Amino acid sequence: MPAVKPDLETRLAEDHHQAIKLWLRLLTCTNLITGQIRTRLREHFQTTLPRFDLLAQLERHPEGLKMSELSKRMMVTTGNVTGITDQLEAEGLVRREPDPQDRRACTVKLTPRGRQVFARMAQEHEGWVIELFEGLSSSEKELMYTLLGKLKTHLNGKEARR
Amino acid sequence: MPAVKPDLETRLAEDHHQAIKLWLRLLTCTNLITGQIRTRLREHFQTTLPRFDLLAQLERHPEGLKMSELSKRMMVTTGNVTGITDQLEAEGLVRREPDPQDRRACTVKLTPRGRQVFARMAQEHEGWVIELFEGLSSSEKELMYTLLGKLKTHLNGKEARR
DNA sequence: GCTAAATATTTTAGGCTTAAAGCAAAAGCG
DNA sequence: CGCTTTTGCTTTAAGCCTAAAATATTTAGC
Repeated sequence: MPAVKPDLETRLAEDHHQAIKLWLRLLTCTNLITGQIRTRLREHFQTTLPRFDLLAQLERHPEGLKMSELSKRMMVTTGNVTGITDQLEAEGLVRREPDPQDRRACTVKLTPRGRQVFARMAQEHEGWVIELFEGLSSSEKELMYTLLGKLKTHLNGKEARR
Repeated sequence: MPAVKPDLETRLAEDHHQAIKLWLRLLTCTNLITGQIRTRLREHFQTTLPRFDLLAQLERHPEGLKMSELSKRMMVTTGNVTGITDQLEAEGLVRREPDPQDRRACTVKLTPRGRQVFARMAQEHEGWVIELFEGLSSSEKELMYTLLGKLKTHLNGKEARR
């Protein structure tokens, strides 16, 4: 029996299996969490995750954001942002303001009502997230945060290199 | 100045922030990875992630799966599974077989062609996942897998208790 | 200044996803 | 047995999402 080759092969095969297993578990956890949050947003506030996400971005940027900036931050296409913005604007939670420098662009801002509505949702939302991550201790969360940071850096590098 | 209260408050506030930050990063990583895989599946095989996922489930269960089992494993509604199965069946990759015990139910199986097509895709897919997780060492992947396992257990407990 | 390329957004077509309603068959129960 | 409830699947309506094409405007190069 060859002494080296089997080990190497086994190592590789395990590595493969390892990445796949990790990926499936990562996806499962994300799905479980988004599922919970989606359900609660619907039941408590009759809204959806993407709508909430858009409002959250604007809350963090009181000066407003361009559609393209929203698209980048939300990691969805600009076409998608158009649709969600249309709805939130119709509901009176955000407003498109024309850009004086560039007539193609517009800045999206929270309306006072939007800010108010979001504040109520955000508070509950934060509680949900804390609760959903209670399975991990503070140091475990910290550790996971670090590991994901490393992964994210790698993924972004890959993205950039395309 | 009170000595205890501020610390407690600070600790709490940090805990909150910590869970939220972790959640956002988890979501970002998942989105980056699914985005890559979705794009590559489309470009290389003119297919989509859910179609691939359904075939993968069947590959792991050569005896076939009920629609409801597929739904559970894929973490989507049964209505959704109906639509994806319709397409794959039309493409000749899977087949619905009537259940002799229960006339409401059916068992979905890979066709020989489906198995063949999936095998080709699965090999490349595995390479992509390995590549996307190369940012982490083997022990880091192991660690993350463990942490996610703990999180998953917590989340499933929460689910069950509803 | 004119034209070409780039940019910001919207529109379109098609697929995914959900929640909820519908339908048929099976299971439980009096 | 007959009735109700549950189960397995499909259908429907509405929203999310993408890729690609279209539109309008700005920027760059000549």
